[in-house]
Amino acid sequence: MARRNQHSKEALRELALDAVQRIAERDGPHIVSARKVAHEIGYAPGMLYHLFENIDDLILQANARTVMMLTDTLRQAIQRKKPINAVLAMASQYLALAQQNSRRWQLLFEHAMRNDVPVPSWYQHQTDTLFELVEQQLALLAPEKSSKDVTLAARSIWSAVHGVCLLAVTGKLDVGGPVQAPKIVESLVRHYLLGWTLEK
Amino acid sequence: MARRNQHSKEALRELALDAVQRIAERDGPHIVSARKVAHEIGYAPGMLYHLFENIDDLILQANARTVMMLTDTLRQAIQRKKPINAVLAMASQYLALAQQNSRRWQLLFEHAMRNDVPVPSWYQHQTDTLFELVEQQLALLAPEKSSKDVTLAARSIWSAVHGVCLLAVTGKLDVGGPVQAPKIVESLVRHYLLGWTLEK
DNA sequence: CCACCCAACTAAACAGCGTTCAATAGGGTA
DNA sequence: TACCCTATTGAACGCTGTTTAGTTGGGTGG
Repeated sequence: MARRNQHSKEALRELALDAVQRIAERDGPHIVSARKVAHEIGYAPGMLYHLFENIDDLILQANARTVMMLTDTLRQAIQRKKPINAVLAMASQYLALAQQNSRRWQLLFEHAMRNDVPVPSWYQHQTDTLFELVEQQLALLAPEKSSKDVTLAARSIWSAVHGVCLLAVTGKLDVGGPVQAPKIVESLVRHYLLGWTLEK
Repeated sequence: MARRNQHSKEALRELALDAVQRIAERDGPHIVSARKVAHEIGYAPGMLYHLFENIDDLILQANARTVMMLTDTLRQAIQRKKPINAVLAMASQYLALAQQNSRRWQLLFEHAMRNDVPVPSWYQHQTDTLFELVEQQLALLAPEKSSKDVTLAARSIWSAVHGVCLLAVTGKLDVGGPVQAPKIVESLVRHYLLGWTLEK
């Protein structure tokens, strides 16, 4: 068989990205493979290589969707809140999303580049947006701080929250039960910001 | 060939674990495979399955060594310091080690269980020790806090520092150059502890 | 000293992986 | 109707983890 042309190139791409996320959620993130994805959408594995550079590219683009979903959610979490509460809401939303779709997040967190080329810039760019959302709130919270300080603080908070989400999603935080992850996030953000605003 | 008996079972195990770390450092963590490890020590791949349950077990035991090295280093970092400085020293030592042996740390951070059985308890136990080291210092720092509060704070700090190390080692923090990772760690610990000790 | 035994180890096989590419099939056009 | 051109396939290559039957050779009993 050839030239079915049932789907446009773009529709096919969407189909494949849907399949990646569906397989990850259904069978676990480490089950995702070019062959499984192709089978899931009823094509031969080779076809995928006309749509994506390689398996890293495929998974990365699927992960980009997850990041976009996160960005959208965080934007909504901010709405009309005071800076401290906005940052708290963003952090706890990050954790909530990661816990709700944990396998999708595992795909995001645990995917290590096989073709050891560095993370592409368009992806980096997308994650930078997340930093910026935090920076905006911090700038509102402490207008007297330099933009350098704000950048550093945003990166600190973000890395920290990311660390909690990672450990939570991969089950490495469950010593007192999985319930306390939200408490850790809140403790982290609240105390850091308290210390940060009181400084000097 | 069979029954060379050049090495005892225990010596062979050490040989294999050495090989894992050597290959990871030399060729990159994603190069490590049962076949490569076996070849590195001059045996057939099947032999490894008399020493280890599977490839996860092998890599996990190699990673356990990395964690032990970390634990030892952190213990030394504490010596005769005041609590705040002890925690700061531990955190920056964590980052320093991770950056120095980045590939070995990538093996630790990025290894996702293929046989999706949960992380074994002996491993969990070993990482718990790290939490305890932080808890001890926090208890000294704020004797009035409940042990519940101390546990929560230790977990917060540890997850946060872990998050920074992870992003630093995997190159996802390099927007203003890799130099600023230590600054982020210090900012994190210092401001969190300031906020935490001032609370209530 | 020899023969036997059993454990240590290997070689080969299986299934699955990412990736490439010659071959093909079938819709669109002349 | 016939041709073309491209979307798609199927098979191949070399890699992976893992299992297993089979072989080898050191240690021990006779």
